[in-house]
Amino acid sequence: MKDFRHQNRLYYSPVEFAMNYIGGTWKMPILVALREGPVRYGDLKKSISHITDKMLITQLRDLEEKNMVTRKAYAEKPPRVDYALTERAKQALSVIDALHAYGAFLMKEEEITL
Amino acid sequence: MKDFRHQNRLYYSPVEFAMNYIGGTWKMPILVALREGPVRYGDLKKSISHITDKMLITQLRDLEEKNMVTRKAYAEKPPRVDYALTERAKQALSVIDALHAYGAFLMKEEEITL
DNA sequence: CGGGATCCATGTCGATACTG
DNA sequence: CAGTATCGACATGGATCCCG
Repeated sequence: MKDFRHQNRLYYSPVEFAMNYIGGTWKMPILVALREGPVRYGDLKKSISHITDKMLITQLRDLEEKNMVTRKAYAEKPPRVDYALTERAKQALSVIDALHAYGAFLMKEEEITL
Repeated sequence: MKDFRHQNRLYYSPVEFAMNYIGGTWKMPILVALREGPVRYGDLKKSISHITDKMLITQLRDLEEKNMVTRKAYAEKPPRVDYALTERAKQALSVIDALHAYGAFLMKEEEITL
């Protein structure tokens, strides 16, 4: 596999490229939380345990820039903002599910109980 | 999903747990390089572009400790050591393939040509 | 949501033991 | 010396966190 660059960053493989879109501690939890449809900021925060506002905002901005989520602001009396997955992000869900299943498999092997 | 800990580290999800076994810059490239069977250290180094000895050894040790690879040393004149995948690591290959495919899909969307 | 601290993954450079 | 496999000290940059 030849190297390539995108937006001035060097990648060694498609896997590394993919991880730029869904990797890191928070991107996958966010994408999963949006799986069933648009969710407002506050609910997103509640549904992802341990995430700080800083991280949630930072990652949402990053995902937006990468066209993985869309942000919609409604002109209502109490302002409302929600986030939704784009098509390309929806296609990541099966990959995330596979990772989740593999993680569960490893946990079983390591005899981790919840 | 409840949190859990393993060897004194805290995890928030099975995905995060899985990434501990196959994540980082080098683990997947290493696992893929071992896909067809045992490979010796030197060949591994040659087949993974840009990897340094330091990173290769560090990751191999880590993968060994996690029971993802086995190390076999032969008592020969020029020392020979080879590494092979364990069963649990072989089961990661399909996940890695899925990530690879998703990365390729994103690259196509971003119009990246090699 | 910013500033600043910090942690951790990664990288650089150099050195090791062994043997033909 | 050349080839193989490996390791340690240290630097650095990015990711993440705490605080206000």
